[in-house]
Amino acid sequence: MPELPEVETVKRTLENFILNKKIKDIEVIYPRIIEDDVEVFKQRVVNKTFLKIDRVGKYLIFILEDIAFVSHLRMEGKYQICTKETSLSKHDHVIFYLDDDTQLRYNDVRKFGRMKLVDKESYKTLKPLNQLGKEPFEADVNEIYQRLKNKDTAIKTALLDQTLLAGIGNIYANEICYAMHLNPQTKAKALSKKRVKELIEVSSFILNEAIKQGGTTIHSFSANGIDGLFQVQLKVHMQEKCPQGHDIKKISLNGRGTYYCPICQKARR
DNA sequence: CGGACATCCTGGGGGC
DNA sequence: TGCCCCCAGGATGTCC
Repeated sequence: MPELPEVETVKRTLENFILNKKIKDIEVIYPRIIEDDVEVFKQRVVNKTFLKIDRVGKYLIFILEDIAFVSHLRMEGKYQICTKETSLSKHDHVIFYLDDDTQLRYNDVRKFGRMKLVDKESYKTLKPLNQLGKEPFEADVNEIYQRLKNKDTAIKTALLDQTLLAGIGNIYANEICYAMHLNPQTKAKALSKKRVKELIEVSSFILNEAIKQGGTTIHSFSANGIDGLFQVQLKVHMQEKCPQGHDIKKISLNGRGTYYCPICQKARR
């Protein structure tokens, strides 16, 4: 599942391939990917040039001359640069035909990803981006502490709440808890301000390290699309043993697979 | 308002 | 070996 580091990697990779190219046409094979009326989306986007790509949390924002659209990859969304010779995948859902005869294809096995037109000037202050909390790099300790101290949920569940902190998904939530020696089931409100400060620092560090390594990919690698470059060394997520050699335990928290080491991650707070 | 849970989808894994 | 069933999972909507 692409999280902040993977989406950042996709952004940086796509910049090399699509900036300053004009969209000659769009083919929408699976319309539900587009949240707008498909004809309106096409009309606003065709004959426009990709000027810039932005990223907020796990969202990509493609900025054109007088419009922009946000794209969320959800579970398995990928972008791929193709030529007309590249055979169509059964999971290619949207094709942007560019003016240098390359194609930008959106591929998504689960069909969960979405695209939506947004205002080019004010997208950060409109839905859905205005719902997001700050990314860990910019998060304010006092603000996060104030929000967590009222939360009765598990800290790992709170880390997945994009309105609290933007960009963390299930993989990094598990890894962050491990790095904190924190049991993921610990109540969010049990964390001291000192631990919240540490939580933000650890989150920033882990996300930054993953960006440096090109993002993590669980399912498929870059051969199948731009979705991260290398496998980051995960310490608990989908692992059997922690780095100390202890057995990893898998539980479900709020319906999400949660991996932790019961020995290394006591309910310390 | 916060929290729990269903929904969307498909491939893959488990069970037989 | 093969088929059927079930289920994970990010964001959103609904319900209480």
